[in-house]
Formats: sequence, structure tokens, C-alpha cells
Amino acid sequence: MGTLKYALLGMLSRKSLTGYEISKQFESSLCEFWQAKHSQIYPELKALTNADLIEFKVQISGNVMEKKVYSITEKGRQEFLQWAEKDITALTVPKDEFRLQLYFSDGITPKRRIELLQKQLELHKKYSAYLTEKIAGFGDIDTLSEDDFCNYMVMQSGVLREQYMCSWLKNCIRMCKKKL
Amino acid sequence: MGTLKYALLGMLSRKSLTGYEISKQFESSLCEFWQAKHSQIYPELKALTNADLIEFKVQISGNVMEKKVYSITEKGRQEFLQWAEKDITALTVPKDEFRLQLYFSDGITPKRRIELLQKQLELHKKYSAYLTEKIAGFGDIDTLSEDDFCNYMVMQSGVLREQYMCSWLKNCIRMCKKKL
DNA sequence: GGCTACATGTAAGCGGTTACATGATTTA
DNA sequence: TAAATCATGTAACCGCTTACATGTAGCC
Repeated sequence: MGTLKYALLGMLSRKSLTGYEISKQFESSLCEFWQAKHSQIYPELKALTNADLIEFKVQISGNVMEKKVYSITEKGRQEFLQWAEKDITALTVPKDEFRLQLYFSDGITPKRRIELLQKQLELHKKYSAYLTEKIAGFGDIDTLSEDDFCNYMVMQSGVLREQYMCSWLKNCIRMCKKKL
Repeated sequence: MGTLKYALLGMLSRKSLTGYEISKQFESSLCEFWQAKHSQIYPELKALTNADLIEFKVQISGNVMEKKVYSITEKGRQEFLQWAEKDITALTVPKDEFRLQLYFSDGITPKRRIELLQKQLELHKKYSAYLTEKIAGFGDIDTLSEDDFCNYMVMQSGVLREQYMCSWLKNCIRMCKKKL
């Protein structure tokens, strides 16, 4: 796939950033749907630089500390736009350990199965509340900037996903209890 | 993680299987939440055999063709049960290329963004219909066997996920059209 | 005889994580 | 002055995919 490449180009198409700042963005705004550690980011930035898709200028912080501020090149912007416009035709089914566990839960007691479902429900309830709080900070969607609006849409998807997870888990608990 | 190990142990805890049969199960019943190719399965079966968690007997099909029928050992069953009972405390956020694309869609025209959302909606509508049809074959849930009941629960999760995806995408399209 | 499904393996390479490694800057 | 954060890299390893590689069995 090589999708990390486009995530980096996407960030740099908005503004120039250091590798460190990019890695912070993966921990905050993008963490809901993409992640990357610095150990993956720095080599990728090097590769993109060698491919002339990005370039950097060394800046000095304080007295001696050097940091590389990356910016996108025209070639990089073109490649990014090509990706940004492309159709994504395949649905990737993500791996889910809890669902695997539930699928094989005929091996454990019905009581324990309900306990596992309830623990999972608590987890998703908490995360749902966290995301709902986060999205509430956006305010009126009609006055959002283009990129804030995009961020709002993907955030909403997370909230809805957590809501569906909770309703599914509740329904499973109900069905399991009925069988007791 | 090493989750593949438990998927294999789980299947073999139900019945003895060949590597080929296991790989077919990943393509049918488990494909909604876990996948593995034969090139990953065969080495893993070898490793589990070396660890005395499973064992195999060679069976002859036809005249000469040898196949290895694997079954779980007592040690394997214990390790499987330990996993099957354990709490899964971390929510793993799966990578999602479409959401990444949408997040960076401030780089493309609003019209093209709507097109991409609509194509995605078509994809999920189709898959939703496919899963709904598949789950309809289960019949009365009160009369299901334990393992069919488990299968039903995880299948339902897939149906609900596709439904939430569709409603999210529709909402995004609505919001984007409003902005035009 | 030819096609599809059955059946089992290995090798190269990619994407990603964890750990190793170092050092400067800022803030309490 | 100690701790947290800023800042950049490399190495080993794991999980997984794609491709390579081989051969049998059953069916039309």
C-alpha cells in the first residue's frame, strides 16, 4: 500500500513540519484512523526526500540543537493529489481479537462470556464518552474551516462506531442472559 | 500478540483439521474479523506442533497423497482456554485509508469529495446486503447450537457495523451538499 | 485430457513495533 | 538540578502478503 507516505504528504501539504511534530499529530488528530511511531516516520521522511517529494531546511532551536523542517515539493503535491482523488474500491476487514474470542466462546462458561461482554461494553462506553466530549468542542459546523470540517466528519465516524459497538454488545449480553 | 496461534487452537479445539481446511475456514466463517493465508498457517502449525500444543497424524487421500490431520493436545487446550477467558483491555484502533483520505479532503474539490463518499456508500451498501442475507440463513436463534450462536453474534456485529457505516456516509454526504 | 479443487510447503520483502541510543531545551 | 519534553536517528524482530514451487485427486 504505502499509505504512510500519503499521510505525511497530506500533513506537509497543509504546513511545514518537523518529524517530531508529525509524530505528535499521529498521537492526536490522526490516532483514530492511522498511527505511526517516530521510528517509522524518520526513515520514511528520508525516503520521501530522496524521491524529491519533500525537502527540508535545518533550523536551530536554542544554541545548537538542529531540527529539520520539512516541506512538500511541487512533485510531492502532485502525487498527494493523485492519491487524494483516487477511488478506494476495497473494503479492508480489520482484525478484531475480541470478536475472535467471542466466536470461540463456546469453549467457556456462559457466565464468563457475559462477564467478558460486559467488560468490553465498559471499555467502549468510556471511549464513546471521551470522543463525544472531544467532538463537542467543535461548535457550529457551518462556521468550520475546510480542514476542521474534514476533521469533524472523521471524528463523527468514531463517535458513531462506538455507539454501534455499545448497542451491539448490549444486545449480545441480552441474548446471552436469555439463554442462561 | 500471537493471536493467530489462538485462532488455530480454537478451531482445533472443536475438531481435527488439516492445514488446508483451516485456511478455508479463514476464507469463510472467520473472514469477517480474522484472516490468514496458507503461507502463514503452515509454519504456525509446525511451531505449535514443536511446542506440543497440537499433534498430527498422516492420512492418505486416494492412492498416495498425504495430508496431515492436526488435533489439539491437552496442553494446547489449556493454553487455548487461558486465552479464551482472558480480559481484552485495550481497544485497538484499526487503520482506515478512506478515513485518512477524507481527513485530508480539504485538498480536493467539494464535488469530488461527495463523489468519493458516494462510491464508498455504494460499497458498504452492497456488503451490508450481503451480510444481511448471510445472517438470515441462521433461522431461529433460540434453537442454535452453542457455536452457531457465537457465530451468529459476531455476524450480527458485522451487519450493524455496515449499517452504521452507511448512515455515517449518508450524513457526511448531506453535510457536504449543504456546504455547496 | 484438461480444469478445478485439494494439499503443502518456502522465500523475499513490506509495514510496523519495541528497544536501543543519544543529546538539547524548557520548566518546575 | 531534576524531570519532562523536544528532537533524531538505528537495529532487531514480528506478522503478514506476494510470489515461487510442487504435486495429487476428482470431475466433466
